[in-house]
Amino acid sequence: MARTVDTERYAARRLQIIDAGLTVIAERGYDGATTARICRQAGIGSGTFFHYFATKADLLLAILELGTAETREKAAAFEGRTDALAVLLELVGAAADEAADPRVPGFVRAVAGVMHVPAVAAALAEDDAAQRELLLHWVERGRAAGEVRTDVPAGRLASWLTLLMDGFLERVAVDDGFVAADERELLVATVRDFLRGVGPPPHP
Amino acid sequence: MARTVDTERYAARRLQIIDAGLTVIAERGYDGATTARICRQAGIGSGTFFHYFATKADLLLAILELGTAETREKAAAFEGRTDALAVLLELVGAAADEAADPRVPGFVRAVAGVMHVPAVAAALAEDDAAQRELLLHWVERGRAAGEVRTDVPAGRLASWLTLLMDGFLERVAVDDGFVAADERELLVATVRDFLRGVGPPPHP
DNA sequence: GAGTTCCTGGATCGCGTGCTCCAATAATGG
DNA sequence: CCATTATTGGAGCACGCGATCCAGGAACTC
Repeated sequence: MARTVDTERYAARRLQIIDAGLTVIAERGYDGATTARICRQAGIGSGTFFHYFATKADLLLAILELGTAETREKAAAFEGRTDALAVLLELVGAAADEAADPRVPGFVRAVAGVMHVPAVAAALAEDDAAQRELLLHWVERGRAAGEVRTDVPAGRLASWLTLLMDGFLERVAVDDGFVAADERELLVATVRDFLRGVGPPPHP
Repeated sequence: MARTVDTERYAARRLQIIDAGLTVIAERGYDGATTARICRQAGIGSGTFFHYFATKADLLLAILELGTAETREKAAAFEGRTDALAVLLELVGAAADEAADPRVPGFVRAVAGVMHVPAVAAALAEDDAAQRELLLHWVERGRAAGEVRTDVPAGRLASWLTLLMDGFLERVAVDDGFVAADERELLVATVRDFLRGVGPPPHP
């Protein structure tokens, strides 16, 4: 026999390439991110790249799956909480914090540009589903506790929360005057008002 | 002398290609929209295409400029109105109606994917500026009339309106359960509440 | 240290793309 | 009806890309 597979080294290399891919894709777009550039960013040769990912598209999918996994972890971390509205506001706040990383908005729009590729659309749908499940869970609990409006179905409220978070991300990416850290508070306040509903003031 | 340039025919042909480009780009993304496919969609040969647009990128820019021009027309149509809040809500409602055209959200995300190309970024910035100017104008008038909250600067309110409209567009594109026509009313109501501000109810 | 397998980089290939070129055609003026 | 020029289609070109291939080195077992 001879050397065994060093899974730790392997995983580290893989993450290194993923990180390089995220960086380059975020700043050049998916098609602008040539494998050559990703390799240069990662400090590797193209042979190495295709040893870890059969295809450039596979790298993108790996990045997306990583994101989905993080969402699932986040969901697990909130298990056992009972203050639904507070949880929802923390989730929204966390999204605002993520938007502060300059790579995130760039990557998101890059991915949007290749949505028509079926595999990417599927991965993104899974990501969306994970996030949606998380939001929906707490929206429903919030409704049960009387903290969240009931004039709009829970599913639609979850969609609207995503709308606000995605819109926030987009604004950060495009609008120079729109700084994530400065707008975070207004986002949380707006979401709170939206979830409470406004017609009649909730707690007079 | 011989035949003169038929500007009408020329403009029509040009619009035909623009329309084909919009369709194909919306459904395939920018890089997925090969010039060959655009030509097939328009029913022309590649020679004709490059007779009207020196470059594939030029077609994209022409589409974007058309959009900017439409925004300017819309702005002109509202001249003379005095009910600022109503104007703003009409603008938001119009954005929701546009989102119902299935090509619009697809095209928007396709463009997002090529934002890193300087010329595209510039054209999009101009588009953004036109929309922003329009919103800002009426936000300021609304504030002066006491219809719009004053605890947040007008510029930031304009950014937030864009956030809501863009987020809406994105949701329509991604979320199958999110139908533009069904959500329109909630969008308008949410924007109204957002513009009024909520802390203390405005008109008890 | 020998043997074996895994890992790595870079030269190289084939393909699809945006774009050019030119001959044929349509449209106009005299 | 002829001359002239705008307009058109499509064959073909050059290039850049993703992906392949392979030879040398590294890592590990015995």
